[in-house]
Amino acid sequence: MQFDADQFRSLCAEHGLAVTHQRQVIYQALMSMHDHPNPEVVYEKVRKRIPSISLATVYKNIKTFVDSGLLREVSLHHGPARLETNLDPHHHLVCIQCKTIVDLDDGDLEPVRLKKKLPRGFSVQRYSVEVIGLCKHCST
Amino acid sequence: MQFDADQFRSLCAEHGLAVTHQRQVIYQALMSMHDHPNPEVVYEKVRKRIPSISLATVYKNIKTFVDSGLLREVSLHHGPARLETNLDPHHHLVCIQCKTIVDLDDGDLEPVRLKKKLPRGFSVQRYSVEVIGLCKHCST
DNA sequence: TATTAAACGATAATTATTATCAAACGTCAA
DNA sequence: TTGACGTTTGATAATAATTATCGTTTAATA
Repeated sequence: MQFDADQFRSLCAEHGLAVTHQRQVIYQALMSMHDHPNPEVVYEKVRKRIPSISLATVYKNIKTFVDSGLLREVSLHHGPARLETNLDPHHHLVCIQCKTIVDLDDGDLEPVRLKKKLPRGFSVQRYSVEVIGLCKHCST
Repeated sequence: MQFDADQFRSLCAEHGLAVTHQRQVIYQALMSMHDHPNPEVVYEKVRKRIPSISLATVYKNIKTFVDSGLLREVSLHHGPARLETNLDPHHHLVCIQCKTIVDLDDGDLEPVRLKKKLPRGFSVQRYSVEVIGLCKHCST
């Protein structure tokens, strides 16, 4: 407890963030959840320890943590749906900045190969590879 | 023109969809856009040919096309953000049904290897592989 | 401990999407 | 062709997810 609090204190110091009770409880909630929660679920969990916390505070701190690199969003594609008519197996090149998506032919990369067994009972439908980076336009 | 209309007619017949002017214009707009548009952008494009079309019609037809397999959403992760605290390079196992995400260690799969050069000026930051399928729970 | 900037809580606003429902349209059999 | 019936459309309300606003409270630090 004391130890974790101190750890969090120095994490915040490193990133120039004020140490608040809400912030610490949100961070600890996130660290304890290994199932990639959405903000609403984090809110519900945090509310058990701080019933009066505001949903906006949870959103704001998540944003702060992501901006500071303490936390990541699983995908660049949350938000509005993105559509495609290319039904052949293929992959994507994605720009972190402008979110532009460019197709990459399936044949343009070596097939994905697993070294380990997947969890029991999971039936694979397809693999999707994203090459993530900055496009020409955004890197200048 | 006549040819495309006939093609669309049989596509609809195959999938049990009524052939409407709106539906055809939306489909042709989508087929002509190779930049993975969102529904709003499709709406703007379609409005040039049918200024009176409703945004809801665009959404409904996109849904219909996706359900019929004529169209795909680029990612399973549109909608609410999903968060993770695992900052080490890793990949994901994703269930198409319940959207559960499970981490896959970077070492659990062979490194992604490109056979072809990427478009000029794109600087790769990382690769993200998604193993997409049905989890144990959802496949029963 | 006083000052100042950062964060909080309440809530309004915005964005993305789905639901509702009456009117118009497409399908198909007579 | 026409008429009955189910589907689709358009207008708009409702919902979900997120961000903005702003007055109050709290943390940092001098």
